[in-house]
Amino acid sequence: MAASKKEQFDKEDIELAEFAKALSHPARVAIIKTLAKKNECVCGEIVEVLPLAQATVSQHLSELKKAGLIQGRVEGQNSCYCLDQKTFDKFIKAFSKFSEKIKSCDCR
Amino acid sequence: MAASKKEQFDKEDIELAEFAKALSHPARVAIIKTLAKKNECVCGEIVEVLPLAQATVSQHLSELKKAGLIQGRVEGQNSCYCLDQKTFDKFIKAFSKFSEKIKSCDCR
DNA sequence: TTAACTAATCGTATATTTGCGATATACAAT
DNA sequence: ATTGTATATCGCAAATATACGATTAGTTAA
Repeated sequence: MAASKKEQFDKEDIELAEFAKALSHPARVAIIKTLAKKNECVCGEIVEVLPLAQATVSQHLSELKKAGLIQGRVEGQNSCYCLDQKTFDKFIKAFSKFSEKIKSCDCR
Repeated sequence: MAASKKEQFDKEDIELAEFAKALSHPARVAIIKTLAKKNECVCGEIVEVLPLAQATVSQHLSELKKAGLIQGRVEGQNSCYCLDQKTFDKFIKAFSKFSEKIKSCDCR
């Protein structure tokens, strides 16, 4: 077994979980921070700052792209990445909605 | 191989990734929302609202506990869970620090 | 004490993720 | 045309996560 049951949950919960998953590896957090700092990076620059092989970084990049958090475009022989602000906004909104609920709860 | 390289990243990035990972399954998001709504739940109540077997829910609960996001105490023959506000505050702070960086970036 | 109940843990199957070398592709420079 | 460079993808191995039935341990009820 171990067939995923993820589809059986609330759409909202699935969405938040998917965003969270995109951030659930330090390499992906680091990639996003790097992009935020430089506004835009070619793949090679990202590979340089991470302790991972090129193939692995490429994989993390494509996961972030799949999640919609970054965009990539080809430029000559480079691949140029930047954040996708719009999706991030969605994520940030989803998360604050979630965290509002928590704040209003008074467990001791 | 595939030996984890997670330790080789920034402490801050690792921490945020770990929090994110705790939320990276819809069942865990749902558990937290349920606890936020009811303030406190016994395990059985949580099992009822999720489309998962008791053993699986117990596993998710222990992951959330490991991440510090919830607390559990035994009460008679029940296990009573509630959110851990303090850790959540840490998480929320870490995330807003992170998202500040993103907002200030102007990719088109 | 026995029976019923609650929840954690064990064992196991399967799925997914992580990581990398090797290769493929596409462009740039010579 | 050949060579070099950048990056994506393939194929694989190892690690981790997901899911659950069965069992265990503890608590309450009879």
